[in-house]
Parts: sequence; structure tokens; C-alpha cells
Amino acid sequence: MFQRYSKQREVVYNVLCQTKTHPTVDWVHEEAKKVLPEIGIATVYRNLRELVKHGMAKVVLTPDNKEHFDADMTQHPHFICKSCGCVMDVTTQGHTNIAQKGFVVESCDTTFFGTCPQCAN
Amino acid sequence: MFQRYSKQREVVYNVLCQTKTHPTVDWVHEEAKKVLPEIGIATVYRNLRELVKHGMAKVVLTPDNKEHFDADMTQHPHFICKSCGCVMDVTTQGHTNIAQKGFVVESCDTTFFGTCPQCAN
DNA sequence: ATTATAATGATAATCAATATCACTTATCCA
DNA sequence: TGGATAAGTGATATTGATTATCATTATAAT
Repeated sequence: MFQRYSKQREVVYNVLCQTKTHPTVDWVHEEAKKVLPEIGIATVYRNLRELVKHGMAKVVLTPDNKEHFDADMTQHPHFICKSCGCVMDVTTQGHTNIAQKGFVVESCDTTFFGTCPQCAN
Repeated sequence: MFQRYSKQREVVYNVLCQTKTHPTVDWVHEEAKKVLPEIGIATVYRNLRELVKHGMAKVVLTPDNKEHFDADMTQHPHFICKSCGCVMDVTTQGHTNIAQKGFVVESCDTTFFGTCPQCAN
């Protein structure tokens, strides 16, 4: 998978796996420093990218143009709050149940990723 | 809606309405310059933001960290190609029909926007 | 243990997006 | 109709998230 083991990558991945808050790079960096005080922000960026590339994490883009990361690779929708900016998992199905949990839904975007017909040829 | 009319805003909105390519700011700027050669990039940014704020356009964030814009406010999913980066509308329902049109779907993200339970109180 | 090179950490560079500000122009109203 | 007011513009500086660079460190094969 990876060419070599590194303590930094292990810590970055552990930090990401142990939270459900869909953190930003900076948050992961702060948490990782509690274990490896010398770890640099570039290393956190690099390893998060690598994890995404290897299918071990996903990027969640928020309207404030920041990347959030999620190590939960099961297919599941997210909820982004326009007030506090938090990113949360949505485990129920459809608007009705979300509303019952207290979420006020204003809109919903669905995006498919892959290869378009032109490029597939 | 807007406090004053401006030719620039009209042109920006017309450009956006007349395409289905979900263009970037730069593309809208280039098109707008064909009508108003003096229009500045800041004005295009400003007016696209205003259109979004007033519910006349939507932002589509792509994995290359660029904003694309869409004046089609009906609820519809998008397809983003990892090869050419294009953003396309998906009019059919479910993976099967998309696949039949030649799209190779690798993943799908759904995001709800609104106010979370904590902020709603 | 030696060697090759992947990975790191500090920091410079990039670039999309935003803020600033002097100037222009749409709209109001006397 | 013409001047006043302030919204809107255009040029450009600034910001800030992300990426690139490169000397150094550390993994893993021999």
C-alpha cells in the first residue's frame, strides 16, 4: 500500500479514525502534535492526501472553501450547518427523519464522481 | 432584490443562464468580456456571490478546489469527471441509468445544508 | 553496518478568493 | 432636469489554504 511505514502517517490516520467530527487539516495537526510534537503541517497535508488516494479517507468540501476529512468510507450523507459550519453524519433516510432529529434542511446536493462518457472512450 | 441595476450583473447572469457547463469564475469573466470588454474579475466574483446569496445561482465545489456556478436552481444531481474535471447535470435516476448513458460512477456524495439541532435552538 | 531512497519538516511559492479604495453611475428628489 | 447620495465598478493589494521545494532523517533491503 505505502512504500514505507512512518510513525507520522500512523498518527494522522489514528487521529482521523478516532473522531466523527470531520476535522480540518489544522485540527488533525493539533491532535497529532499531542502524540508527535515535531510533526509538521506539510506532513499532515501529505498523509491526508495519501490516505484519500489510497481509499482510506474522503474529503468533504464545505462552503467556506476548507477541506474536511473523514475516515469512514461507508457510503453515508453529510449535513453541513450554515451557522456553526459543523459537518455531521446523517444516518437516517430522507428529509422527514432528519427534521425529526432537529435538523433544519434548506437544500441538498448530490454529486456523482467517476469518468464521463467522453473520457471513458 | 438588488438595490440598483447594473449592466455588469445582467451580463454575468445572462452568461450563466445561457450555459449548462457549470463554468468557473474565469470562464464567466471571459464570456462577459465579449459583451463588456471592461468588466473586471472582481465584479464577476462579486456578482456571482450576490446571485448565490439571492438564490439565483448555486456553487458547485470540485475536487480541484475551484468553484463552479450553476444558474439552474431546480434540484438536480451533478456528475464530476475525475479525468477532464467537467461538471455535468445528471437527469436520470440511480446508478443504473447513468451507467447506461456511458458514465462510469465510482462514488456518490450527498450533502444536506441547513441548521444543525444545536444551532436551531 | 551500509546503502538507496521514501518520508519528513521548515518554509517559500502558488493561486483562488476577498478586501480595499478611488472612481463611476443608477436612482432619488428638489 | 440637475445635483446629491451611495451602490456598484475596476484595479490591485492582501489573505489564506494548499502545494512545491529541498536539505535532512529514517525505513528497509542487502
